Amino acid sequence: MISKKCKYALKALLYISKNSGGKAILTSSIAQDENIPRKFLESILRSLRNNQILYSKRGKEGGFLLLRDPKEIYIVEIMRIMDGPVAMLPCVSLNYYQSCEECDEKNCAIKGMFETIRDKTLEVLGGTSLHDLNLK
Amino acid sequence: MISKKCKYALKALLYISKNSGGKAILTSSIAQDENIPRKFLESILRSLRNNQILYSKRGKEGGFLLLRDPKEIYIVEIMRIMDGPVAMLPCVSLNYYQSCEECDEKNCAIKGMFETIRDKTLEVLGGTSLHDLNLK
DNA sequence: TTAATATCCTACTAAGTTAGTAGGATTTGT
DNA sequence: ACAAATCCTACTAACTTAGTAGGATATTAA
Repeated sequence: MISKKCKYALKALLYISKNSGGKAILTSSIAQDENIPRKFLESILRSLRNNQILYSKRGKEGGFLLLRDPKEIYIVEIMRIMDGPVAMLPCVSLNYYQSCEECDEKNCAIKGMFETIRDKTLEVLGGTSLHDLNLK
Repeated sequence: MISKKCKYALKALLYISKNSGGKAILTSSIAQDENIPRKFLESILRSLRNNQILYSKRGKEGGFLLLRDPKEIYIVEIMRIMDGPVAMLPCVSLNYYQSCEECDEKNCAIKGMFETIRDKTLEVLGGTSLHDLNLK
């Protein structure tokens, strides 16, 4: 399961991508239209800005803008920022690898299966951009 | 990420499948050989018994046995028992469906992608049995 | 220059989940 | 009767999730 935070992040980015057209988008518009608690959304957008997904402008006429073309923002990147690893086992994660202390990784019976799942999942998440999802 | 409980369950079942040969397997043997806390493992095995994966025998000469042929115990079943849904969104789960109150499911931009991931994941988890994993 | 409007930042919290532990009750074979 | 095993209930510490509260700071327009 992905967290609500992650789901909100995806919805917010899709909203910005769809409604921006060069203009900065307000947290409050997203919160209202997408049914996301405003203060919670604020911290999510700030975190996306800290991770070079969004640009933000303070004060009147402020708001948020995508830093890149929606065709070049892939879902996997957002999910890693919000929720961390995509893999189902720490020892199989590409970006958040951690060893399994209690087992012998060389002879692990389940590792291969979870690598397969990781790869298939990454194919989808890494092959889908904000632009792709907004076409639907 | 799957829980440690789930990982322990898989390791324990593979152990039983590999070492049983008709004999009941002790919790303490599994705990020792697979490096799993014994009391924790106890509750895991009991839960697998409650879900018709294992048969248990109490008292001296007791232990645990698989209720079915390892070729017919698929990983997905174990994962659902231990961790619940396989899907990454509640509204996309086949066995643990829950609606997303805050969004309009008919026009959800992200749902399709997560259905695709669910299907690819289920192909692997539903197509791999204990027997398959013990061959590796 | 001031008022309005946004984001930014820190701290806090309630509820739920995870990963166990503790202590004994019950059953079974010898 | 005794030893050895599972069974059962209750508890706990630490962590994560999903927020809320309250104000500081920056920007723009009048």
